[in-house]
Amino acid sequence: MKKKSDLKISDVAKIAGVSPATVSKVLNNKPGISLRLKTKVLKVINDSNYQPSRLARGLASGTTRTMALVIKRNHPRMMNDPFYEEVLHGVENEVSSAGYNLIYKSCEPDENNDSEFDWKNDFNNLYSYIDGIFLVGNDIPVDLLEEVQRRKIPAVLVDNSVPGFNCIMIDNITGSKLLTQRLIVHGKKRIGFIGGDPDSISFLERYDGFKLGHIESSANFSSELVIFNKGASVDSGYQGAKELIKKDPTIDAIICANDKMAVGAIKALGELGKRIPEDIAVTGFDNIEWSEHTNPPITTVDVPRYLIGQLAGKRLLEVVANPNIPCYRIIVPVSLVIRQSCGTNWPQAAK
Amino acid sequence: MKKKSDLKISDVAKIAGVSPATVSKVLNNKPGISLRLKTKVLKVINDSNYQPSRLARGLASGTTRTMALVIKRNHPRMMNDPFYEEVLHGVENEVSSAGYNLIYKSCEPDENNDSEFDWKNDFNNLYSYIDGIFLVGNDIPVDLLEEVQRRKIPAVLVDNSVPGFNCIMIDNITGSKLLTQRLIVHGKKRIGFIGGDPDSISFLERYDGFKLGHIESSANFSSELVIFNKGASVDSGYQGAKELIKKDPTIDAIICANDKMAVGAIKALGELGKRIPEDIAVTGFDNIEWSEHTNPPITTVDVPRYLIGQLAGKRLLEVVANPNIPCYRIIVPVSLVIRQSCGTNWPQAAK
DNA sequence: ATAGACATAGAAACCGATTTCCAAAAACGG
DNA sequence: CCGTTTTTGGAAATCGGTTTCTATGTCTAT
Repeated sequence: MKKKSDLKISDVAKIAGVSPATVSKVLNNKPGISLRLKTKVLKVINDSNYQPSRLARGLASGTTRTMALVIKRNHPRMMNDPFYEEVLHGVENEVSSAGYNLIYKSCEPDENNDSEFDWKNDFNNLYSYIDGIFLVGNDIPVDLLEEVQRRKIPAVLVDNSVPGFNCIMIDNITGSKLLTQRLIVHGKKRIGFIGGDPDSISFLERYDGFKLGHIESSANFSSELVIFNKGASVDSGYQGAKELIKKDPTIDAIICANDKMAVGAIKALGELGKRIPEDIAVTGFDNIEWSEHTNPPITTVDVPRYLIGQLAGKRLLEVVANPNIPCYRIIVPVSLVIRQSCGTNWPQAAK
Repeated sequence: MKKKSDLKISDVAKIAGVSPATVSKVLNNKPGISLRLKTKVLKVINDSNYQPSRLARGLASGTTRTMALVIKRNHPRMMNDPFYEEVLHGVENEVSSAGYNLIYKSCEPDENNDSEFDWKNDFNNLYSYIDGIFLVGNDIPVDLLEEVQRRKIPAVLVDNSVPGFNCIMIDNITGSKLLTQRLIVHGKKRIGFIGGDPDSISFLERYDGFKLGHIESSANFSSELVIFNKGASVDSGYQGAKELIKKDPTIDAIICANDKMAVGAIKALGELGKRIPEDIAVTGFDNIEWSEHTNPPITTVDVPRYLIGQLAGKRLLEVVANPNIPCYRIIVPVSLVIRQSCGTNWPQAAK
């Protein structure tokens, strides 16, 4: 079952009339080779289109030039939110241009009992294979985090925040705060909040921003108008909005923790005969493509997903190159996207 | 820079009191080991939590237990269509449970001249690393295809169809044909078609289905009502619909080659004062989540994306295990999803 | 009891690189 | 011109497995 590689280092050495050791040193820019030999060897390498075997290289040097990106998936159908897809793309681009390969891996502890063992086994397989790991999302299993830390695998968490790890986070708080303040400044008195899944760090931070927005605008904030329900889907928003209106028909704005829930909320409010934004303002978060095409288009917060991936990539490369640098969190700024769902006629807020 | 692996095969051998060769044979289920020794060695392996190094294994055996999945990306922001994300997930699940790792790789020849060399170099790096490759989408560069074939790397094309390769394709023709016939049966006389990007094999097949639907229903089909424009976005549909109405105001249905264009078409028609479906029926293709929440919800064709990924995974595993089996195309069936945008009151078509 | 067939375990070569370390050559200084 | 230091190139060990091939030990048949 041997795969015959076109050319190996000893062949190149023979052609160039030098030893394999010399070729290796040239390949890796190691000192101690005269310019004369170096150019000679380089010429042979170029002419022969030689590619060193990553496997052999990894085995000998202890570094694989490969990273892994892990996402937890709960169901066969992925979340339609393209968030992680763009992050993935950003990460891949970044590590790829540094000469690394990226292994994509999903961990999804099924409901059956024995499967947990399965994915752990899977990961044991992985560890000997990678130089670093991206852990994406805030639902990465704790035991995976511990394992990574125990094995001292360079790691970067994306869209998650855990002490002791390098993290890339969105500035959820500021985004949500700005949104809230903007609504308050423009006269909204009773603002509801639909938060989605309370297990999500991002959603909780968006809730924090909601509270801060009230406080900094010296508005009183009542936690009665806050709903956290399972999921973060269109339906969560739909149900949430109906519930809020039932609780308090005088509500004049709803902040949703993501755009999909805003879509659902708009649908529900439409059915209840409310006009948006005249009767009720609605906002979202994430700026997915969809939010631009609803009726009315949704005011939301843009999240630079691709950039997040790039930053995560850069960061992990740094950590791999220097495993002992202290870790920190990177908070990526977001920006408001004002559309009609919160009232068009308002002046654009200063940035 | 050595990574000290917790345990190596020689350690296991020493503990078990056998030779490394024996341990290797046990690991790989090779014949010629007595049951007594086998169980003894297995016990040591389990107790010690030993994991063989993939690198060393790959180097010695010539098989890496790693596959690559390649997608071409044209811009930093990915297509929001979650199509490929779900396919990716299906593929990963399938190969992962067979013990393979999956490398995710995007190839995007930038506009600058030297970059083409860059990605080719990237791929040279890859070839020595993988047992097989998935090529996803119909815009994979021809020279990449040729390179893969020349090197005899086991490959499966997804959502693409090229002679000489194993392919997984959606049954675009049937889906589009059923949609067309349904419209005709229910009295639509002048049906327009918005086709998106004519470089896409999928879109061309959907157009073929559109033509076949007319022919098999003995309706006359006029190519004047067919528009192919660059892109396949909401805006393509928007522009396309306006153009079609301008060409022929009596048009009574528009078939869009995907859901996003249908969203755009609905928007345009709304602006023109047309009622959907009373004045004009609109249909899409793909059944993205969005299509369920438009007003009216879009009649479309469901594409089993996750399944496609799984099938691709299975197929490549087969090919890797037996490189000389003849190649063929797999056509994955699709199903109509009838919603209001084509008229609710119609009876559901037989499947 | 013994020759021949067969099953089993391990020694050693190998996969394709990197890295250490030593010897030869070149450069240098007086 | 010779001894000393510095450069330079390569031989050999190594990374952690797999695989071949041989030397045993075991089993059967006569």
